[in-house]
Parts: sequence; C-alpha cells; structure tokens
Amino acid sequence: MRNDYADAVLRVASLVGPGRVLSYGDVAELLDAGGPRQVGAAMSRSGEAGGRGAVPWWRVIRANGTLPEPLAAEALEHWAAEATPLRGGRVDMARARWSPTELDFAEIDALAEGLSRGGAPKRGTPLV
DNA sequence: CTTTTGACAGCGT
DNA sequence: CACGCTGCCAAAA
Repeated sequence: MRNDYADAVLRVASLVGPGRVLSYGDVAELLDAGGPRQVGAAMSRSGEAGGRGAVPWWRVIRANGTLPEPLAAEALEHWAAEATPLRGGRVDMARARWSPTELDFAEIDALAEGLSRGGAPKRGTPLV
C-alpha cells in the first residue's frame, strides 16, 4: 500500500502540529530514508495529493527557516496564523522545530518500515 | 542501461 | 552576507 516515498513524507508532514515545523532534512532523517531533495520532490506533489490539498506543506521547510519565493508569502500567513516562532520574517528553527513524541516515533517508524518493503519486487514488476 | 533533475544541506572562499 | 562546489537519493527521461 505504501504508494511510495512521497506518501510517507506527506504523512510525516501531517504529523507536525500547528506552530511547529520540520526541515526537509529532518523529515528525511526521521524516515531514515532518502534526503532533503527527495522530501522536497515529494512535497512538490503534495499539491495534487490525490486531489486533496490537506497537507500542511508550510510546516516542512528549508533548514534555514524559509521556503522558495512562490511559497514564502503564503507560508508566512500560515505561520502568523499558527503563531509559529518567527525571526526576521523566517521561521526560528531553533524554537519551532517539531519534536516527535514516542507515539509519533511509532508512527514514523511504521512509515519507515513500509518504505523498506524489499518484499520481492522481482520479476516483471514494473513498479513506478 | 545512463543521464538529468529537483519545494535541499553544508562547507569553503 | 554573497557565491560556488560537493554530496545526497529517488523518479523521470
């Protein structure tokens, strides 16, 4: 079922609570898979997300507490609305970084598990 | 199979 | 603070 890496990334993003954020690299590290670029690539697809934009994309940002031009403006509104710790127009990563609870860890671990599905692709499994 | 690309990160200059 | 280069890993061409 785990469609793919992107799905896991989106789920982790949805775990982040209001007023908190995670850097792309953090997400990759939590999943213990891929890297910041994969997370970003996955997030780019969040707009589609099966047609549902229920993904709090503004809670997954760059390590420096910002987002690319086109998104910064809109994200800033969300951050302000959620009382996210800001500093000079960008997120104060030191204070806003999300800390997963043990419960969240279990969730994340389960997601990571799904990614490792080395099951048995073998044979003509076109896969992605 | 190889090459290119991408909502990145970190370090050196 | 501004650039430039390297490392990263998966998906798409």
